[in-house]
Amino acid sequence: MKQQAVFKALADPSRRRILKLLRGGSKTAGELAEAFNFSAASLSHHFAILKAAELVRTERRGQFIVYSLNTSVLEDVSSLLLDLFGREEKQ
Amino acid sequence: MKQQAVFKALADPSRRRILKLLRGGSKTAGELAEAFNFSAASLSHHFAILKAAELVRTERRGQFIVYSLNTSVLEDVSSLLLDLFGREEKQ
DNA sequence: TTTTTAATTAGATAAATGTCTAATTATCTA
DNA sequence: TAGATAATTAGACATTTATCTAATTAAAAA
Repeated sequence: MKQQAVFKALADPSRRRILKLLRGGSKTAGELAEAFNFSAASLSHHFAILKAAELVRTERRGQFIVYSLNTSVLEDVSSLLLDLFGREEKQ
Repeated sequence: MKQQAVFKALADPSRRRILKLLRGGSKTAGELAEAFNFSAASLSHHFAILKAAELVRTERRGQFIVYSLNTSVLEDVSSLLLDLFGREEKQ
């Protein structure tokens, strides 16, 4: 996991909102776009950042691209946080 | 807790490094500065951001200002993450 | 095959961020 | 009180980031 990519990705409120929207289940780029006033291009930009951080997975379904949460990263991020705040015993 | 402030604060690698340095115990601004090549002013800037996010506490001890980890935020951040990645049942 | 729809990529630009030096504030010491 | 040390704040500047429009890619439909 790319630590910096993950933290950068989470730093933007729009991207966190995208993640929240995906909690309810997979959604196409267009469905996600409905929740925002941005252009599709701007949303794509955010998608790319979330994907680079491996926070979301994508799957093409015909003309649609379906986004879904990569929940396995939750564990990774959790240990990142423990690494930041935990006692120093490890490392 | 200010969610945006916390995520912004964690987005910078230098600030994460500061947090890591503080795991070993409280340190003065000067002691922390030794670990970086930045000017004291730049470090102060980072300290201010970490403080605004309540990730660190400060205490003046004479001419020194001592920084320490505010570990209670770990719990807050954890629930933020659950909020982002968890199932939608809550809210 | 041509046209339409979904989405991304490219390129430009304004706003935010990280760094610097200089000036200021706060405390200690002689 | 005056000078020295620790740290922060102010202001400037370069880099990064988020947004936009326009162009491109990919698949579906006519």
